[in-house]
Amino acid sequence: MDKENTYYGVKEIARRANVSIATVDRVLHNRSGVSEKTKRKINDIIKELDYQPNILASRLASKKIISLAVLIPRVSEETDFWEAPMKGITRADSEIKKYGVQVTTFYFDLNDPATFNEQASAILDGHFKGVLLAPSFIEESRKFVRACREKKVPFVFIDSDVPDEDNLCYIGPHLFQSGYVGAKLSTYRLKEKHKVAVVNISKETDSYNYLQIEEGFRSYFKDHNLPIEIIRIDIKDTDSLSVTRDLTRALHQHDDIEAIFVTNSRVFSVAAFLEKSKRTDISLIGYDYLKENIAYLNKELIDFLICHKPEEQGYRGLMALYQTLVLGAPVEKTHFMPIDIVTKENQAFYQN
Amino acid sequence: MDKENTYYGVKEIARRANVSIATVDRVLHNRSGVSEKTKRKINDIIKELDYQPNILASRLASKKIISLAVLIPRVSEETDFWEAPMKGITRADSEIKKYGVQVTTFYFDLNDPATFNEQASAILDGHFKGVLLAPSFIEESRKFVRACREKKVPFVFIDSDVPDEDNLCYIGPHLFQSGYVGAKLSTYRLKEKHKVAVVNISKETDSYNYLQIEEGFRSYFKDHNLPIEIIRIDIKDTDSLSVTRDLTRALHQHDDIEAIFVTNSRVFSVAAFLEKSKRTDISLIGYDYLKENIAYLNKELIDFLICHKPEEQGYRGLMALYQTLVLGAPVEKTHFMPIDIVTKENQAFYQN
DNA sequence: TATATTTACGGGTACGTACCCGAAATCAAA
DNA sequence: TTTGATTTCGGGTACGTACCCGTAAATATA
Repeated sequence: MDKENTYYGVKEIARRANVSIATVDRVLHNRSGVSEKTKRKINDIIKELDYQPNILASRLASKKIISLAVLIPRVSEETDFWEAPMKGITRADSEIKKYGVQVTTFYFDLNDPATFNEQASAILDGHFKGVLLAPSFIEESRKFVRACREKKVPFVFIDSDVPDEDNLCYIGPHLFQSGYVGAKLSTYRLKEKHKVAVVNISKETDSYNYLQIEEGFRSYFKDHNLPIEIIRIDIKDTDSLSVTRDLTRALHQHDDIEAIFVTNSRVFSVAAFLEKSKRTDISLIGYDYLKENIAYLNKELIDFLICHKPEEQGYRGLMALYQTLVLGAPVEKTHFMPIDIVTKENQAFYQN
Repeated sequence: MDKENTYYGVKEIARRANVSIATVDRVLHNRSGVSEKTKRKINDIIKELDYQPNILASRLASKKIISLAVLIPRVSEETDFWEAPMKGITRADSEIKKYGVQVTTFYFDLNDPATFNEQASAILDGHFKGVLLAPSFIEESRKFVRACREKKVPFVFIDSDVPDEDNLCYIGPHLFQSGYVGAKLSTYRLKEKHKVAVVNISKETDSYNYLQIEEGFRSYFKDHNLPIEIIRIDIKDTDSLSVTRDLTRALHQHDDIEAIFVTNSRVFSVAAFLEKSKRTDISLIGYDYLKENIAYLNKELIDFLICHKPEEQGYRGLMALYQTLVLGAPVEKTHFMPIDIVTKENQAFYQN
């Protein structure tokens, strides 16, 4: 019932090389103060024994902290969506800080890519060992993570993915499938007119994020041979005035729209518009368990909300970094979150 | 750059309770030798401080080994599929044995549920801390894992899932989707006759496993409105004579079958039959990167093989147990493996 | 050659927990 | 009261690695 003793550690290496443990340690961390000759001898023994350090002991003895950076949008008046991932991040932080992990969070403004760049370069300056980020701005994120890669700093994406970057992992929704689900829900109250709108309220109109969702959305109708016209509405300014203006125009142009699918959490602003303009006949589907959204869900202005467990995204994102950097354990490259459907009826029980 | 000291460990508990570390330790592991009074005092402080043990230090100091059991099919002459998961299991074992994990593997005969039961009860007798199993026989597995749950022994499924059991996680294919992919590949050479066969060569004809795959298979044709007749062929005996007999009869009855989809790795026996009976006109799709299957793939008797990274299943299955039991880190409940498509052209480069 | 400086290395302690061993305190039996 | 058994507890070491500090040896400078 006891551990076997076939494991060779620094002690055995030191014994074989006729040196002290301290010298072996110097070689292992290539610190100075070892002659070339003994260094070579020790390295040979390390290779011969295929020495694998005991990470548990290593972390325990180390006084160094592993500092991680988090780069996510600031909670703004417009949306408090990022409160949830932040909660998960905080929970993970409190769990792993006793193992020498320190988390610093940097916030950017979703309406201003420049703030993303500022914070990103701040992260690059403060030498962090790992980065968790929401790649809300694709090109800016690409630039940033390439710099990370050059510094050999692993990075994790949450909320949305950036394809073909060498990220440690992605934790978030399968965007295409999420759009697909959104489409199915959009047909829920469809009668005869057969027009649905897909609304993108965002500064970044052609983000990979959005394109994936829209593609999934359209695929549903194609796969099911539904002869439905899909109206795409882009709203570049996120304030409620712009939303009202653009939606008024669009609904004027297409007065027979039966359902609106909003591709992100700003569905509440569409709901507000529908409420004011008394268009409760239009079915509304959108994203995320925000207070405003839930309010409109309860008022039956929103029919369905799709949620991707944002708290868990934050939690698992940090834990993924912890697992590689501290525990040395492998991590799945992709963690797709559930695509949860929240309605007026089940919302009270939802675990965000 | 140094660890902060806000962490309260056993030392602090001991100090506050005016006892020694050893006594605190006794309470933590509810060993005997502590009076009720001090036990209560210590427990109060533990609760007050919300003490979380340092798992790294705990594992390092502990002389106890954590023994895990693995229950998978024996590599038989019929199929060497389980060599791959075994390789992954061995790899994981060699990585984690230095942290006090010991793995014992139990093998059962895929043709004999009784051997499963024997091995299962052997596992229940030898008190293991975690179990990794391939639930090839559903009902037998159900019985087994319920016994595990009662003993509070976590268990992990690989290769196929058993729904609604309280498993730590499942690591394997999305069976429905895998059948769906199989269906798509079955249409690859389809001409006009529009008949495909789905062949299940297994003792366990109605396994959850198989039903899921078949459901996915059928869904593809339904989703794409393909007016294709699907012939279901059950072959209960896995020897080549039975396969030949049953297939001969089936092909006689349906002489216009254009494609055959075999729902498991025994596709080579169908390939052998097609070769003998010179029916190279029939498209053949099946599972798993076995030597025999690859040979028939190269002979162009098999068109496609679908693979689910069996080696990784074994590896990740064990690592999942390691992560919960040793590292105390959370584990995703479901790890869907890739549904890889292997052809004659790409097989040489496939990473099983 | 004497002294200062640098290089190379070993001793030893710490990390937080587990657990062995011995000893004091309490209790039971005589 | 004495002896023995039992309960209750503390000291101290070990796990494998990191790293501080001191020192002998090698080298440089006078």
